[in-house]
Amino acid sequence: MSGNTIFDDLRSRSLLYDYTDEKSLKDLLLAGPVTLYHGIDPTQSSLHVGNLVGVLLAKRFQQAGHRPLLLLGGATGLVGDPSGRTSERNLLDVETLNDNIAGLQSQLSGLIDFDGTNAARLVNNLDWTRSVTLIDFLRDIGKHVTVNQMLTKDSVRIRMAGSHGISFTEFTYMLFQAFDYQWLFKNFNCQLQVGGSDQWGNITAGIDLVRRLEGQAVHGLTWPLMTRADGTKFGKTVDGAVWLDPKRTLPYEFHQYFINTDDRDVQRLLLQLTLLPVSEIADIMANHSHEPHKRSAQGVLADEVCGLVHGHDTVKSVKLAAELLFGGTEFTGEALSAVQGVVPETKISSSIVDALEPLVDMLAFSGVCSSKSEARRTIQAGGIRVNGRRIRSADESVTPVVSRFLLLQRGRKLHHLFVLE
RNA sequence: GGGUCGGUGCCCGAGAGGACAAAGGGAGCGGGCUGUAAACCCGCCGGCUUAGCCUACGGAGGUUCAAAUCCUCCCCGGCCCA
Repeated sequence: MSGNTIFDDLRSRSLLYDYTDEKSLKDLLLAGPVTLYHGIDPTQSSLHVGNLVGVLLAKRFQQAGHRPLLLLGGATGLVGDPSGRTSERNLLDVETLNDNIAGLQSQLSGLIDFDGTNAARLVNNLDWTRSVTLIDFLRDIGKHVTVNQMLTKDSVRIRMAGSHGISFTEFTYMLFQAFDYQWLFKNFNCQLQVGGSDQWGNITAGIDLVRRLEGQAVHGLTWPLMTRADGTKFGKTVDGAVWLDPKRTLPYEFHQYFINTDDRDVQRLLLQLTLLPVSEIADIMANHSHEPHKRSAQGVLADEVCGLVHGHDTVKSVKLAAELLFGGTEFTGEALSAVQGVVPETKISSSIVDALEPLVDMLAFSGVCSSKSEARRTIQAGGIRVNGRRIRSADESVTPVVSRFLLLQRGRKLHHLFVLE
């Protein structure tokens, strides 16, 4: 893929927001493999779907023949990036930070190619900032940046205007990131930094620093913030973020999150979160708009994203489970075993089942209902099904165990599987 | 520091001695319709050993047969004055 095509591909996917001079950036990408970097905030031990745009963008560049550096900001985590935030961050301790970095690292290795000719590479800015002394920093970096300039950045201005202010630590953050860029330029000839649109200020700070210190013009590119048509935050559910870690967000829930994508968002998400060619997405959308009720576009989106993250075998079992939970497939032991591992489950010995016999107990015990009172009410309202059979009375016992499985359903979307052993 | 108004369930907000687990709205949950949607309609919406009981109206005491409602002290917030 030529430099033109990657750039234009990003444009046709609405993945371009701000970028440095288009012509020279395109020329650079055409001239040969370019080393670029993308920083990821290590404030958590797992990526969430919001991080996916950036990681996939790095992958797109890699597939186009360029070399991505993924920066896990160890130093960032210790200092705190004020961008996109209205209040001061809590600082992480080193131990948490290292756990986080380890977790992120293993997830990234599943998504991006770390071998081959243009292998991606993980870097940690703690490695090169740790030994820099305050004097070094003030002389070598601070001297080249004016506070006047720093004050014009949105990330700072917004916090200056707010009631909580901004600490000197966070104020200084952009110099850290600028320093990263300069260091990566010097040591890896990194000439492009990519990030979400809230990173633009930090990116340009780095570009300026490289120009001053190295006399070289390097580049920056940002993508637009992810939004949702219904106004809620992308990647968030009422239960919190949608994580890539299957222990935090079950693959089934992950898949469902995308199945439930609003029609108004589905095309953009296909473009931005999958690696499908733009032309193919056009076909998918054409097909979708003929029969929107079948939501074929959502199906493709969910399969693709879930496949990238969890692998295609997982997608298969997740879809089997969804068929059972929504499709009215018969509740055979075989079908139920497909549900195992993709919805929340409790392993339980049959003696405990006997002890918990009344349905209300099981509902409360499993967390399907938050209290026994709520369980009773929900049963009353006809909201509970056991192995597919709607329960009308709280006194009903839960005898119909199919092979070793007992599936509780609340409403259409909440499930809990008891596995007897 | 003085004065004053206020603090009610997840949120907003009524209630001013018994009829109060506390109006109304929002959020949430369940059902119906639908596209595992939106909109709309219906029901639910503190807990439990559920025809009953327990816990709750900022906190601690008190008055009363009975207190979210009255009294005392304390804590917190708004506004006005210094």
